[in-house]
Amino acid sequence: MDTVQVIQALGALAHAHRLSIYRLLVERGPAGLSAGAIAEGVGLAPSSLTFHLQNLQRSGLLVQRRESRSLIYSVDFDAMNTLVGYLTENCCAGSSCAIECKPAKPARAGRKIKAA
Amino acid sequence: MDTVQVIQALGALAHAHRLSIYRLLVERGPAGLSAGAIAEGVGLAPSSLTFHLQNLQRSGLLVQRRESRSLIYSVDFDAMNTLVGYLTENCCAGSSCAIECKPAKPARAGRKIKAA
DNA sequence: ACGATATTACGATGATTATCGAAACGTCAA
DNA sequence: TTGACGTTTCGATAATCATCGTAATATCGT
Repeated sequence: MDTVQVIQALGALAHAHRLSIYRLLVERGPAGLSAGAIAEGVGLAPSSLTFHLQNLQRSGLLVQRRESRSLIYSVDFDAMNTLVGYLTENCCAGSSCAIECKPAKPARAGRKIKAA
Repeated sequence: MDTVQVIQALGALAHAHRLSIYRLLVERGPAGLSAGAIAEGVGLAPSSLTFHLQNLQRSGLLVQRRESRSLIYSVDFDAMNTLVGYLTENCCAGSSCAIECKPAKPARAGRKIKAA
């Protein structure tokens, strides 16, 4: 997972509507939910919902399939696992998450940056 | 950690400059880095950097302290752990992360939402 | 107290995002 | 093949974000 995708996924979840859409779909599991049902669940106009679903889909967090007239959205759990993996590997270093993460590089002294 | 804070933290990291600022500081650990050093590291105008540092700080991911003339920024590892915790608890449900997460509620049938 | 250094606050500007209604597009049932 | 349903595309609009130059603030050494 490259940085661009990480940023896109983080950005997708960093919005109240999209986060609740995502959590709604997590609850539902692989079965997913139709666009209409999601719209009802979060109270958004259809076209606004599409906007957010596309964002989530572009980021790789959601997957779409057609089922007759409805388009069913469901979460791609691998994507979330990858995202969490990225965070624990690259953005944690100390305290409690250290068990699962390799410790951060110990900040080499010979760096062009001086502390003050 | 309430939803608002989660969204703020996710949004803070969902930007190329801020993510690299954060990762730079993770490397440095609790010692942190002065604003000037960060600016040099990521190649931003001072005032632009302040903008991003404030965003990261507001979100709780960063902590600021003064050291003589310099302001030193360092990551708050607890905040990241909390964030990762939220994601694993609320946004994972299937596959590999299931070990640490309680499995998702099995999508009760008696819901006002119909699948299609 | 003064000048130099480190950083932030302010104001302006362009870019991107979120929202929605209306129209278009697939899919199905009869 | 027409009509209804579910969803997306298209425009328009308001709001927020990112960037930077310049001015203000804080700290230090002398």
